[in-house]
This record gives sequence, C-alpha cells and structure tokens, in this order.
Amino acid sequence: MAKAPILTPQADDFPRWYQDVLAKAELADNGPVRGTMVIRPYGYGLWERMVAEVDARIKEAGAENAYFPLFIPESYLTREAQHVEGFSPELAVVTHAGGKVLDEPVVVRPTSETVIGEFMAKWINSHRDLPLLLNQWANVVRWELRTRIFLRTSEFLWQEGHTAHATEAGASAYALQILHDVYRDFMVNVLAMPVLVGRKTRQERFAGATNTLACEAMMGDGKALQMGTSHELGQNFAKAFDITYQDAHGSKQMVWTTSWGVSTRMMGGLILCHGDDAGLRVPPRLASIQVVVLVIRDDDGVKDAAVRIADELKAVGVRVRLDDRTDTSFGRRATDWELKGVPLRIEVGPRDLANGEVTVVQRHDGTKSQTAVGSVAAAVPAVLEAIQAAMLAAATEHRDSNTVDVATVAEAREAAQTGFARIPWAVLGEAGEAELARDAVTVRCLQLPDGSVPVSEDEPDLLAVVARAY
RNA sequence: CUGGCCGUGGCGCAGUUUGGUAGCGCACUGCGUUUGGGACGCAGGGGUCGUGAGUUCAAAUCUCACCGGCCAGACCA
Repeated sequence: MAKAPILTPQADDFPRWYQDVLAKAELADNGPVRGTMVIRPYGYGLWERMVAEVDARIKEAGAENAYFPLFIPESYLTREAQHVEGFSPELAVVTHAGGKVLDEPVVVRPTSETVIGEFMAKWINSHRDLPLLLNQWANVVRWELRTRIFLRTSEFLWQEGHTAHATEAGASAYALQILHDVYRDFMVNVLAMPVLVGRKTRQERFAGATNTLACEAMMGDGKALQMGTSHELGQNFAKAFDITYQDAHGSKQMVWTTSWGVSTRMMGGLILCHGDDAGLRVPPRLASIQVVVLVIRDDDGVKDAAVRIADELKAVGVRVRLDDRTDTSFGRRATDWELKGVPLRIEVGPRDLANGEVTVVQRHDGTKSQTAVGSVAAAVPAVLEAIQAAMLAAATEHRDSNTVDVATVAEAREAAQTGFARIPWAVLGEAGEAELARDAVTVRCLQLPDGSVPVSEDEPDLLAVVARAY
C-alpha cells in the first residue's frame, strides 16, 4: 500500500521540506508576531546542547559570562556612525512605557556593542584591566524584512562576546582564536559540519567592524549559510564610548575591541545540512537524546529488559530515552524518532530477546544490526563515535564534490547555482563581486589557497569562495 | 519596497470559470480490535470561507478597497 510521504521531497521544494521538518519533528513553530519563533521542548533540548558545548569553549578561551540590558537608550546607537547606519532600518523602538510617551525612545538591542562599550569605559582604567573578555547569552531583535524560522527571525537567541585589548595585535589574535577554537572546533567536531573559515569582503563586513571573520557551511541544496562571525572592531567603539586605559608608562591609550557571535541560526544550519527525506539527523555528540530504547511490545518482561538496557547506557554516560508507549504502534514511534533525528535506536522485542539480542538501527544511514543484550552498553559509545565521524565525512564529501575552482566571473556565476565556486580574488575583485550580486551570488569569504584565514584582503593568491546563501 | 503566487475547521486542500447557503484528507474525542515499520472499524466535536463595503431574492463564488502570508530580490547571526 502506497503511503503519502511524511515530508515533501527536498529536491522539489526545499523551503517546504524545511518547514515540514520543523513542524513534524516538533522543533519549532512560528510565533504570533511575524518573524518570531516558538522553540518546542525537543528543539530547545538541541539548543541547550549547543549552548553547553559553545559555552565550555568560550570559557576555555578565557571569557566570562555577564549580562547587559535588553533596552538600550537610542542615543547610544547613534554614537558609532557605521553601526547606526547598518542597524537603524531593523530596530524595534519603544516609544511608550508606563502609560506615557518616553522622553528618549529606547531600542530593543539588535546587538550589544553599545551598552557594553559604555560599561567597558567605566570598568577599564589600567592596562592591568586588559584584556577584558566578556560574553553574554541573550535574545536580540532585528526587524528583518524577510524572515525564515531559525535562519533569520525577528527575535533570536545567541551568544555575543565582547572583548577589549591593549593592542591591535591582541584584539586581532583573539578574534581569530574565537573563530578557530570556539566556532570552527564546535561546528566541525560537534555539529559534524565541515565549515570554511575566512575573511569577509568590505561589502560583507559587520556594521562598525574593521574586519569580519566567518564560518561558512554548505547546506544540502548547495547554498551557503553563515554560521558564525568574529569581528575586529578596531578602535571604532573605543572612540565612540571613550574606552581608554593608562599604560605602563602612565600615558592614556585607547583600547581595541572585538565582538563575535553564534545564534539559533545554527539550528537551521543543522537541519539544512544533515536533514534528509525522513527528517532531521542529529550528530551523536550534539544529540540531546543519543539513543532511544524502544519497547516494541510489552510481552514476557520485554519492558524490564529495555529498562535495564537504558539504565546500563545511562551508567556509561549515554544520553538515553526509554520509549515504552506501547499503546502507540511500533511503526509510528519508529517514524517519530527518525523525524527527530535521534542517532541510534535500540529495538527491544520478544523475538530478539528470545535469542538474547536487540536490534540496533543507525539513523544516519539506516543500517540495522543485532547486538547481544549483555554487550549493548559496552558497544554503543563506539558506535556513536563512528556515526559522528561518518556524518562529518559525508558532509565533507558533499561539500567537496559541490565545490569547483573557476577562472572567470561567468564560470563562478554558473557554478554557484549548485554549490560553491573558488575564484582568484585578483580576478573577481569588488567589480566582479557587485556583478555576481545581481544574480544573488555573494562572496562568502576570502581564503588563502590552503583554506586558512588571510591577514588582509590585499594578500596575493587570495581565493574568493562564492555561492548563493540563505 | 519591487515582481509573481495565495488567503476556506489545528494542518494541507477541493469548491470560485457557470452565484443557490460548505466538503475531503490528516489531526483531535469516545468505544472496540490492533501493535516486529507510518493501524483498522464504528460513533463524534470543530469553519460567520482574511477584513470591510457594494451588486443580487441569494455571495466562499461577482465588483472595489484594505489587511495578511508565501516565493524570488535588496538587508542580515
């Protein structure tokens, strides 16, 4: 009997497929105000895992968490010219509060460089106060004209790091350290997404930055997604907020600042990178539920065996969930877990149990195998690591086989219809960049030939990676 | 803001050409049978057809205006 597909095939209608995954895997819904989102418990579980992994790396890099206000005086935004120019079109502004018109409107933060700059100025006096390494987990609001859940919402959750350094070299090195040790490390090793790292062109730079570095990932349909950014802000904000210190010789100096962030956009990236026609696939190191132990039916102590297996897995540090809802059919439950992308499913039923075995099913490639009941807990951690590696390898293969080296702007435009194109920056230049932009193809980043991050955009041999982007 | 498409139970849609007073699938509720890959039977609940005005004996259907959404742009984590 032919059944209607649970998800719309992605080749036909990728946006629709994406919406289906979000809804049917119970990750998120659209909020009541246009462009906002409601994150469901299962989706939030994935976000919590992202937060935990990223936060640990941020602390490893020496930054500390703090919190700054949601509301920012409008006048703060106007202190840095490029910054206000870049953000003013998408600000949500509060003009009324407490039943009356406010003397000065208050903006809902689109990012926090300005408030944090104000406080850095108060907190920094001596060179001994530097570097000041701050981070906050918060929500921000940007009134985008076009929104897509997780990828570009009016309100989103993120982490924003803000640091001040005594020297330009110190700021520059830290921005690069965050890009590599926090963002790339997390994305490659936890999300199993083989991101490119590189430098943004002048055109793509953050409003108020002197240099923007980014992680770029390829989605299942060949389009690019900017997964995270790390900015050198030069002394732009230091000047605007008068952030100065006295150096070891007693003279007044201005600091150099950075800012860097990743957001709930990574949730969208995860879905668009690893999802297939059966739903989401979550890499094991990220998964909030790594293994689901599924009771096929509750005969002859099947449930007891399943509980025991779940407990043993928990004891070896596996994040496990028991599914004993035997009032729902096996097929329905198996499909639900596939939609949610749980990496490993252990099916416990009377037939297998009679042989002293359980069935182990891998979500990422659908393979099934039998494992002796007694050796499940010992075997699973290695299987999860193998899945993690296989998912990264598959995503890397997909990216590489959809990336080509080209020599002309026309070839770049053509190649970007299905994937990434690498073209010498000397050939493309800002003129070529503007030409490609007319066909919605943008320079994702500039790289050195070995894939590393260039120090300036004037270096010889730079390659521009161009693509269509979300 | 520009261009194209679309607004009908929670979701997805048919019905609009040719006006006659709203229907299907999924989901939901109850009972029973099921449960090793998306169950089945029977019985139910739920919609002033985006909003307003107009034409008409009669409007989901025709006319006008407005509002909202989706897709592709410009902007962006």
